[in-house]
Amino acid sequence: MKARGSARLTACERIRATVDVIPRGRVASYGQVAAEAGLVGRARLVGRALRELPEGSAVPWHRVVNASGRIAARAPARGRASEAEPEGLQRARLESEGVRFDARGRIDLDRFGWRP
DNA sequence: TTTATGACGAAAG
DNA sequence: GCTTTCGCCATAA
Repeated sequence: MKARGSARLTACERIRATVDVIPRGRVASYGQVAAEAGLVGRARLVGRALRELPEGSAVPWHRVVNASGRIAARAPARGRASEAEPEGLQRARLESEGVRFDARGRIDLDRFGWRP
């Protein structure tokens, strides 16, 4: 076993496990997930971890939003206008779970924010 | 094996 | 509300 067996999982691995624990109908901010994953101060790691996740992953990445309660701008403005995962998709998924959006597309973290 | 780059959100003013 | 800054990690060669 390598030293990286179990006591040294990559940050992305912990983030994946944490996001997978987010209950349905609730959303967590990147900082929230990072804090639960033991990576306080590395919220950006969560964003990168989600980017590395495969499409068929069972991780509810759509439940992760930024601290403003807005949809996590994944990579729609990266230059790929033909992206298969527009922001609308994430919003549709959250609405399907019962999460309500503000008229501007914002979520009330005070109401739907994940509280561990 | 090492080095270098890229890339992401949060916070503050 | 908007913009800029900071530092960290993983990947690739």
